[in-house]
Amino acid sequence: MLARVSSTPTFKRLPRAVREQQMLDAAVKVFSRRGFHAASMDEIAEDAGISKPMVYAYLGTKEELFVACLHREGTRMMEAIAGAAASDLPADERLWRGLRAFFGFVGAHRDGWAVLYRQARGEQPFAGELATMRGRLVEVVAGMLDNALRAEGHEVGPTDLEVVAYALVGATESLADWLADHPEADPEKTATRMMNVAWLGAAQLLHGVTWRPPAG
Amino acid sequence: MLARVSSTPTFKRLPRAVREQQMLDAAVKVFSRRGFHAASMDEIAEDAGISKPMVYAYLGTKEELFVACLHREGTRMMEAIAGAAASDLPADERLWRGLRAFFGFVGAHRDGWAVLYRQARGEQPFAGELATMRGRLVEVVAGMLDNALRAEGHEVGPTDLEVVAYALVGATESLADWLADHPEADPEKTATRMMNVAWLGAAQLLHGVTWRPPAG
DNA sequence: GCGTAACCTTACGCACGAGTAGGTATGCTC
DNA sequence: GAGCATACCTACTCGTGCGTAAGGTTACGC
Repeated sequence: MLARVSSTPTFKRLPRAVREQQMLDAAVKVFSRRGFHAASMDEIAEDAGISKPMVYAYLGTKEELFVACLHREGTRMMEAIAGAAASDLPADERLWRGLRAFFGFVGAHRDGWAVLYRQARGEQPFAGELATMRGRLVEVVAGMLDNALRAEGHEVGPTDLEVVAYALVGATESLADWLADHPEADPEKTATRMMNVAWLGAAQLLHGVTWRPPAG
Repeated sequence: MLARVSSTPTFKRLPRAVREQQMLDAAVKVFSRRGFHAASMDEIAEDAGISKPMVYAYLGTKEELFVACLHREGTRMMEAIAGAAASDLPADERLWRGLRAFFGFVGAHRDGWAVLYRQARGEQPFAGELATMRGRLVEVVAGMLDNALRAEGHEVGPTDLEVVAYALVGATESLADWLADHPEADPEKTATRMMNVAWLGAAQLLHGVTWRPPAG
């Protein structure tokens, strides 16, 4: 009972590259909705409009598939940020543009990206993958701070620098979570709020000082 | 072939309350090491020096067991923080004491608590549980800020307040992760760094202003 | 027009681990 | 010292879902 009697087969035959993107789209969607473990390869395959063995043939095991998702989304995000924050600007300007790009990205990929990011934290195999990406971000932020500090004639130990950058990145991720959970919220406004916290600090805020985005 | 021939049984018989704590200890350890899914009930039972059905009899299913862990550890942490930050102090003093208590707690429970906290983020069933706890923290921080602001004669919308508090909590959790990953790091010093970020902000830091813990 | 390679399918094997059935020992109460 | 409740065990069932074997079908080069 193996053979089908050639009813209406004519499934669209598509080149590998196209199918792979469809699969990744489906995978991101299902992973983010269900979580890594609750997501089934069958559902991903079905959602991609393809059968399971194709997924295995093209993207490999479930773990490899997840890593592929992580890579694609991560790269997209990094490019969005890097493209926005050119390095020959003053630090506050760079930070602001980077934040705006980041929250814009998250806002545009709410269900997909943010939740997928949340997934990767807990699961042992992917924590490292994610840590690497986060590490790159931390490095960038730390470098930015270091530049600005030197320009002001100050010096800070590398660990201090790293930790501060880490905290800033953590706060930003946290607000991204918040944004993903509040569909009515505005990414731009969220970026502004983050800028207030990061750049002025609570003490400044307490004295009524408020940072505003530059016109344009 | 069901019966054992009564060789040297004499397993210590212990009251329920004691066993439950042993089981929770083991569960926290295994969950944090392996992650929720990779952890097996068999390993937890073995680590607790008991057999699996006992775990089911006392603490219920795997999910219920995990929630029980979450509750115990969460309660302990909340108590540690609440005990340290009395409410009739100036805001900066309260914040500092709270942070110190928090990082002290994380430092003392590195492998156990921090990683367990990381687990709960991703998994659908527990995200809510954790969100509630985090919500309580955010509320406290927001209330603190609000108080201080009113004292200075300023007013801020509730959403702004919530978001700032959220960012602060996120930054703190992020540094807790960092602390958990750096066994050589000092919790006290980490708390100080967090205080710098939260209270002074990057802008202040750039002008060489540094917050220091009060003597004593 | 025909082979061959890439595309795509159905239908299954199989391990792993949550949860349970059913039985044994031990201490407490009267 | 009989009865009863509680502590505790070994040894299973069984669903779930990853990953695969084996075979069908379409496009494309020559």
